Amino acid sequence: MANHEQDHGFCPVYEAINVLQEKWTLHIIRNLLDGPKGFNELSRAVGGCNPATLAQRVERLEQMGIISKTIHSTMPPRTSYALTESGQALHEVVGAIGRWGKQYLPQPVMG
Amino acid sequence: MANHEQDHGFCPVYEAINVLQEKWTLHIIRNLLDGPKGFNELSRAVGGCNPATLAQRVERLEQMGIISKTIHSTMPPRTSYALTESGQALHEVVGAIGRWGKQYLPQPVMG
DNA sequence: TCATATCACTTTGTATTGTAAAGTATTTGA
DNA sequence: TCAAATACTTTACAATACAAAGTGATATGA
Repeated sequence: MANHEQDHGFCPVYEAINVLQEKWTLHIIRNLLDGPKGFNELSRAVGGCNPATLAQRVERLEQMGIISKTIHSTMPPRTSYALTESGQALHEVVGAIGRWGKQYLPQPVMG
Repeated sequence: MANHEQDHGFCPVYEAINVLQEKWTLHIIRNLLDGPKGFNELSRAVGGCNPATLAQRVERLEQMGIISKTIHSTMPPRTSYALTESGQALHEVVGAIGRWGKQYLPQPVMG
């Protein structure tokens, strides 16, 4: 069985790519690396993701144990989204992406 | 200007995430890390991506200088897709994703 | 007091994207 | 001669993401 498990077996690399390739997911994680955020705060930080999509993403990421949602029982109640240990570990991935981007993406010329 | 350039400026991390989050892109790159492949060969390796989408992806990645397409003028003509230096450098990203997947994605229980 | 703004989303209808299935044109091997 | 493989393209449809507006609670400033 060579070549990255072409069969029906479980391949963690394949699965991980499937999780991270969903639109906005990496943006969300990247912004949460700076610290926990509320829904609108996260929305502004991510920039350009509409609330319906964002709500679906954070729900999926919560189910996967990558982020945790906390509703603070203050008045008014506030939500906050934070990375779990699994989510924090994605710092390595975001870091690698950042290094690649800085080296290989064309930097626009400044006026 | 704190917080990851919320403005209209160029952020290489943001741009890099946008490139890599397109569906199948990371799967394509990952499979080409094993060596150059033809269209159908790549299609089988990636698994599940339909030819229309695959054609569009490899075209975009070629435009971005991440992969290179060579048409061998043999009879019949054969195409081969290979990673450029920029594409090879994504080995770091794929590696980081793989390590994360192995550590944090649930391994299915074997029968 | 009352309009305005913020919070965290949800709803609706549309646009974009990805899909399966089939087709094109060529060539090789049985 | 006929099936299979090469590299895709075309078509029609389904899934996804979109903008825009709405919800209901609370808080803030004039």
